[in-house]
Amino acid sequence: MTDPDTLGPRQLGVYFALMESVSMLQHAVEQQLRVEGDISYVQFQLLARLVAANSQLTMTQLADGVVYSRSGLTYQASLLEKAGLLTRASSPDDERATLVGITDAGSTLVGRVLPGHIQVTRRLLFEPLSDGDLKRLEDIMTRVRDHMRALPPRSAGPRRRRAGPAPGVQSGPRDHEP
Amino acid sequence: MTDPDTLGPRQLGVYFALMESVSMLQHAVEQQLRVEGDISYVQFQLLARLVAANSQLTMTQLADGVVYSRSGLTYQASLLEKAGLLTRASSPDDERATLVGITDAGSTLVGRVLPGHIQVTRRLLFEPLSDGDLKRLEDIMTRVRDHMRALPPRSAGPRRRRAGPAPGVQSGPRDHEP
DNA sequence: TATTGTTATACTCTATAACTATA
DNA sequence: TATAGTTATAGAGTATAACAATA
Repeated sequence: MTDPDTLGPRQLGVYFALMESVSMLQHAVEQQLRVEGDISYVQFQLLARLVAANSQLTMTQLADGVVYSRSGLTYQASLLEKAGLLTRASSPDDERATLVGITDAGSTLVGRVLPGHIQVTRRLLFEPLSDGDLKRLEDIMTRVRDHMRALPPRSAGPRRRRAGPAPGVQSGPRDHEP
Repeated sequence: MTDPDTLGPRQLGVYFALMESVSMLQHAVEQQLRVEGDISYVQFQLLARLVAANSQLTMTQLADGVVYSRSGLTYQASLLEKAGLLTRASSPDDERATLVGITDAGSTLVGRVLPGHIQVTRRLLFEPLSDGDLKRLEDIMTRVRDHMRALPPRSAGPRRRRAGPAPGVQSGPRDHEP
């Protein structure tokens, strides 16, 4: 029972509705942030996290859940630093660590962009939901998130490259594999 | 009442839980598709849609909901065509239109990749949900999706560029503005 | 030796604008 | 004139690997 290779029609419906809804929401939110603050959603998340923390964070702390590679964060942080929205300084406690703090300009930007951000989520996501829906959705999605956070980070073996039939779907020749 | 610039704590919780959950789910799914089929999620969606349609689709039909620019679809379609996963031919009915069809290799790839895809969503998303949760979530997210689909496509004025205080957060000089 | 973060590099993907061809 | 699609181009973003410095 419950074939692991199959989803019931209800599960399929949930999966597609969820992915499509969030895709549209992400797209709308990205646009709003770009128009009103000239930042991406990732950049907004980083700044918002610093505002919420109300203190400096290390790069590792800042990355958690927002970005999936160290270099990705360094890239974004250096852009935001260049734009004067945050500061970086090496930690006195641990000279390896970098402490990231938000600047006044950074806080101001978050404050300027947040109302529009909220309006978009309200209009797209919350408008059709009753208080009961909201309560149920909170219960469910909180549970899902905590479940996902707790999962082991999917396999440890080598990735990429696989002996499948298809020749691979990439643009160029792509034959370097260092 | 209900200040449009504010979200209640429950709404904030829903918003964050939803965005973070789907972000993790997307990441996991992208990895699985890359490892098992060497395709991206967008590419998977395009192929899956062709399988589901069980007939040829025009580029416009195929794009709907998956991709937000015409050229983006042309790009992906040309990759998939090059990889032998789909075909393109101009429509006899309307010579402007391109009919896209899936190849045997394309169908095979979807079939090969789908079980793992389902296992990932099952493990990450559905594992912690009861039948009741599932029913409620379907009801809610279907409503949200239909609501979003029905919304007018957010403003028509010119976009990008804005006279905000921040100097903008980009990498290079970026001073060409055609 | 393990951990924190940065850099170099390569590549994927997306979007805008200009263009072609058909309706 | 409007619509379907492609092409050229630019640049944003991401990930891997090699690296440096500190614990």
